[in-house]
Amino acid sequence: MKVKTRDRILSASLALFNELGEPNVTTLLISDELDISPGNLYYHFRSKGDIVGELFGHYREAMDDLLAIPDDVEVSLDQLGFFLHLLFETLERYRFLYHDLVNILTRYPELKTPFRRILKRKEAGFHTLCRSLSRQNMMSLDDPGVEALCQQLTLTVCYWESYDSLRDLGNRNGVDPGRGVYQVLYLLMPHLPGPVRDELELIARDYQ
Amino acid sequence: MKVKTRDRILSASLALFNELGEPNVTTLLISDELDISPGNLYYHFRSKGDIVGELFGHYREAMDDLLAIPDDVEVSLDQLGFFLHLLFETLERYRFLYHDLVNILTRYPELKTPFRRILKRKEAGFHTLCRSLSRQNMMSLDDPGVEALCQQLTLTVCYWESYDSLRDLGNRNGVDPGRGVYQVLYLLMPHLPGPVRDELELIARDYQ
DNA sequence: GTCTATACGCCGATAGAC
DNA sequence: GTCTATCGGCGTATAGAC
Repeated sequence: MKVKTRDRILSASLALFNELGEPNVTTLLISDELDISPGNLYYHFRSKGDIVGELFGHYREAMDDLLAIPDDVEVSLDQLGFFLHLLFETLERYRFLYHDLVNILTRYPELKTPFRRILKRKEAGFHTLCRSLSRQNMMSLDDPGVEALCQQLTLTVCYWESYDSLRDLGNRNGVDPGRGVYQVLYLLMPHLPGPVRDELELIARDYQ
Repeated sequence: MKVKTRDRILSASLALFNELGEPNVTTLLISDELDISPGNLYYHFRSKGDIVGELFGHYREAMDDLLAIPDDVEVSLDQLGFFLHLLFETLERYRFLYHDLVNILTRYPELKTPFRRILKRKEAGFHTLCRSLSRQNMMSLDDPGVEALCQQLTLTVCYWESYDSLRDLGNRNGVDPGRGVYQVLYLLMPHLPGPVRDELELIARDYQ
């Protein structure tokens, strides 16, 4: 069965937003890309903001799914690496949001609050994971240390892709989410006891 | 003596860019803010891009000054804190650049290469500082560790303000660069030997 | 140096036929 | 559902008087 035009618009928009930046993508460019008329696009969406809003909704759902971490989870290092991999992959899929964040949030102010909420949820997720590691005696860190670490982890997952693509400017053929995972694992490493640290170092090597 | 109109345009533009985001600031808004005509603005600058370019030049100069770190420097922890403070202050002064980076770099592509060069210079600066600390036995870290740390430091100084203002959305009455310094010092802490670490913890407390 | 007035282009969005 | 045609608004930039 044929893919609905509405969905084609969404996926083409996402691709263009990520490639060129949302403010640089006109509704005409989207319809050209799909070989449909601009009028047709406005039959399926009332405004460009609706497209952005719907894509943002997908981002939000994906994040909510990923960050629904039970409080009593007993996470292994392998699972942690896998989790981070999924997290970076999802963030990369919607990277356009972070590329021009201030502009997007001022033009679509209704996204501000949900955006902030997702950020808080990321932080909370990392706190849960740190508590899990502590409970298993795989991490030792005082409260201010955990707080600083969780903020650092959140900052890094949010902006790693921006930083990494800025570093490479031009020679980008798709970003490797693995480098982000590697970077985050190195943030964790100093706080693990010796043997566990060696284990993590082996895992990190795979992601580099 | 009266301040030249040209300079008033530059400083008003900088303030507005930081407050509202560069793409949201029209040439009309800038001239309104200064109670001059839009035509007058275009007498002093050939285009809006020229204003952005000149402000970027100031940013570049400030960074180049800060990052001219001699290879054989023997940096103390106090000096390190002070350096970071200056660094964050400067980055905050030109924070609009990072708020909509992709948009700005696509509309003013001539900034791409210099921007990337400054990023590399930050990384190199942190490498120099890490070597200095190592030489003084105030830091012990293997090569991949230093590499990951320096990237982490660069990422953090560049994007801390964006992250921090996103976290607080709304309740912003000017950002406190101190929180950034605190965060970076906590990145360094785990890699310092015990006594030095305690000293750094005291310094960090002041910045929180 | 500074003003007023305006041209030009682009983009988001709508009207109405098919 | 899809098209063509077009409006209205806005932002950059220029022309030309003072």
